[in-house]
Amino acid sequence: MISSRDVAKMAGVSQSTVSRVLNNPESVKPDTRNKVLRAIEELGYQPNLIARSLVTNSTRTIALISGTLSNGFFVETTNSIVDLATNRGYKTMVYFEGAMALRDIFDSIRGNKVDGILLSSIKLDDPMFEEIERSGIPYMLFNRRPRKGGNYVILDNFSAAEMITHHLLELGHRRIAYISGETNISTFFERKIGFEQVLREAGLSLQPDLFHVCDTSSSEVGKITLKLMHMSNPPTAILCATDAMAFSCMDAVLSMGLRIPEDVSLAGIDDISMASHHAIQLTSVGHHKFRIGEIAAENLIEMIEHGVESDRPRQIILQPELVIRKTTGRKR
Amino acid sequence: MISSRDVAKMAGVSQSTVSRVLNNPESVKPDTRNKVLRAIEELGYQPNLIARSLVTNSTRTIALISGTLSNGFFVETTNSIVDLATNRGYKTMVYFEGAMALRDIFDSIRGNKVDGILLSSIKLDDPMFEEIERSGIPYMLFNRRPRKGGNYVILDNFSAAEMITHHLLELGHRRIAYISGETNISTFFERKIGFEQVLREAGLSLQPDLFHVCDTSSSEVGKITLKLMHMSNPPTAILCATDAMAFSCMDAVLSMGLRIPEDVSLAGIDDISMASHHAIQLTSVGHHKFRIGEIAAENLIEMIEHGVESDRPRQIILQPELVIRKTTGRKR
DNA sequence: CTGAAAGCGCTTACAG
DNA sequence: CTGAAAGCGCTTACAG
Repeated sequence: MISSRDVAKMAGVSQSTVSRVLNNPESVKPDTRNKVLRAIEELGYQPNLIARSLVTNSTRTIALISGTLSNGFFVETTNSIVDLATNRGYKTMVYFEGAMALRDIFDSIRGNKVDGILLSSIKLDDPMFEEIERSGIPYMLFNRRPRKGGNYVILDNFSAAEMITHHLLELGHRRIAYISGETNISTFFERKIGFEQVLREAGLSLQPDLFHVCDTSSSEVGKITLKLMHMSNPPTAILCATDAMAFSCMDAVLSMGLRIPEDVSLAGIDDISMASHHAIQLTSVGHHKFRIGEIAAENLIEMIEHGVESDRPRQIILQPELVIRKTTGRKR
Repeated sequence: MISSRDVAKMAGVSQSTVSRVLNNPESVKPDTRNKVLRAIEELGYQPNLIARSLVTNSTRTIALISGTLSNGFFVETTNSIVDLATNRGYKTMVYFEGAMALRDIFDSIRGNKVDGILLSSIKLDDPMFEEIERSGIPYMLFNRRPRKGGNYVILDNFSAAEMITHHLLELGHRRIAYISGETNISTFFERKIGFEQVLREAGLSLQPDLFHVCDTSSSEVGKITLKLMHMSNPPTAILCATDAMAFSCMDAVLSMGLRIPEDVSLAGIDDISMASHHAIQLTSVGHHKFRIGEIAAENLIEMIEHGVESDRPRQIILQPELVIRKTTGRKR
C-alpha cells in the first residue's frame, strides 16, 4: 500500500508536509503544495484513515443502534439518519437490536472509538444507560428514553395516546382493545398511561381481557388479534401501540374475512408513511415523517462538533398530530 | 484512556504478554494470564481496536452500499445483512445510494480499510466496477450486476419477468403497461428483456405509449400511472418492474377511485414481504424473502476469511417463484 | 512461556 | 514555510 512516506519521497518533501497538504493546505507554499498534489495523483495515494484516527482520536463515525427494520418506523429513521450523517461527512456503523446484547455492542463501539452514538434501544431502567452517560461519548437517544435524564428526542407519547383514544371514544367505541409492547420501554409505558387516562376520564376502565402485552412480532400480534376477535363479545375497536403492530393486526383481521372499520375499527400510533397508502389508510397519530431521526442526528453532530454541555441535557419532545383515515368508523 | 501499557504495569508483565492474553490466551501460563485478566477487570480496560487494526490490517468491518430503504426490497436485505454480519462478529458501515457519489463512498471505504464490500448499487457499465475489482478488496454485488463478470447474487430477472408476463397473458390481457426503472441497471434491463420476449412470442409488441421508464420514486410512478389510466384506451394490466413501484402504482390507481383487479390488474417483481399483506395481496414473482442479502453476506465473509479465488468469480442466480395473489384477474 | 524492540501510517508540537 | 523527532496503542517476529 502507498503511504504518505512514498508521496513525500516522490515529491522531495517531508512526511509532515504531505500531512499539511492534506489537512491544512493553506499552510504550505503553493509550489510545494503542487508538487505534493501531483505525487498524490500519480501514485493514487489514499490516506490511511485508521492511522489518522489513532492519532487524532476521532473517527468521523457514528454508531446507530436501532430497532429492527421489521418496524417501518425504524426504516424511516434509519434511512434519514444514515443519509444525514453521510452528507455531513460521517460514516454510520449500524446495529439492529436483538442480534447482539447492547452490552457487547457498546463494548465494540467503545473499542472502535466512534465519535457519537444514536440509540433507540434503551429500556426505562436500563443499566446500560448509566454506562453510556459515564463513558463521556456524545449520544442521543431517539424514540425511547430512560426513566430519568438523558439526551433524547421522542414523540409526546402520552398525548399521542390520549388523542387517538379520544378519537375512538368520540366514534362511540366503549369496548376498545389495546395491544402493547413490553411496558419496560418508555414508548409503550407512556402510550399505555395515556390510553388508560382517557378511559378513566370517560368513566371507563382498562379491561384485562382487552389489554394485551406482546413482543411486537407480527405473529404475536396476529395471535392476539385472532383471540380478541373470537371473543363472545369482541371489541369494537383495536388500538395498537405502534403502526407496525397495527399492520399486523390488520393483516389478521382481514384474514378472518372481517372488514375494517365495518366490523372493527383499527388505529395505530407513529403515523409512518405506509399508513397513508390508499390500500391501508390507517388512522394514526404521530409527528411528521422522518423528523425524529433527523433531529437526533443533527443534535448528535452538534454535540460532537461543538462539545457536550452535560449540565443541560437535550430533551426534545415532539408534539403529535392526529390523522384520521379510513380504518376507524362509528361504532355500530 | 487506559491502554495495555497500564494493564501491563499493574499486572507486572510486559505489554506483549497483555496482547497475548487477549489474542492467544493459551500461549500464556495460567498464572500470568490470571494476573493480567484481573488487571484488565480492575481497570475496566477496553482494547483500542483502531490501534489493533493499524497493525493487523483488518478491521472486522464490512461496508454495505445499498439502494434506498424507500424500496422495501432493500429494507429486507439491509436488515438481514446487518444482523448476519453482527452475528459473525463484523461491524457494518452502511451507505445508501444517492447521498454521496459511489466514487467518494469507495474512497472513504478504502481509507477505512474495510475487510469487504457488499454493494447493490452498480450500473451495467459502471466505471466503478473495474476499480473495485482492481482494489483487491473482497466484494459481493447483490441484486444488480455489471455487464460482464464480477461476484454477485441476483434473481434470475429474465425468468421472473417472463413468468409474470405469461401469467398476465393467460388472464387474457393484451394491453399491458410496463413501468420500469432506468435500464442502465441490470435488474431493469433484464426484466424488460424478459417482458418483451414473452410479448413477442405471443405475437404482440411493446407499445411505446404503454412503456415508461422513470426514476422509481413514488411520485414519478404515481404520475405515470395517472397518465396511463387517463388514456382513452387504458391498459387492462400494469406490470411494475419492482414491488416497491407496484405499491406506488397501486396507491395512485386507488386514489383515482378505481378497483384492482376489476378495473386494472397489477403485478410486481421481487415478492417483498409487504406484498403478502392482506390489505395489499400483490401478485408478484421473486425468491424467498431475505435470502439474497444473506447469501451475499455469507459469501463475502467466506471470501474474507478463506481468501478470494479471483479466477473463479462467485455468480449466484436465484430462481424465482410466481406468487399469484389478488391484484391480478381475468381481463374483462 | 515471556520481554525488548521495531513498526503499522499517520499527526503534531517544536525548532529553525 | 518546512523538517526531524516523538508518539498514538497496539501486534509480532526475534531472542532467550
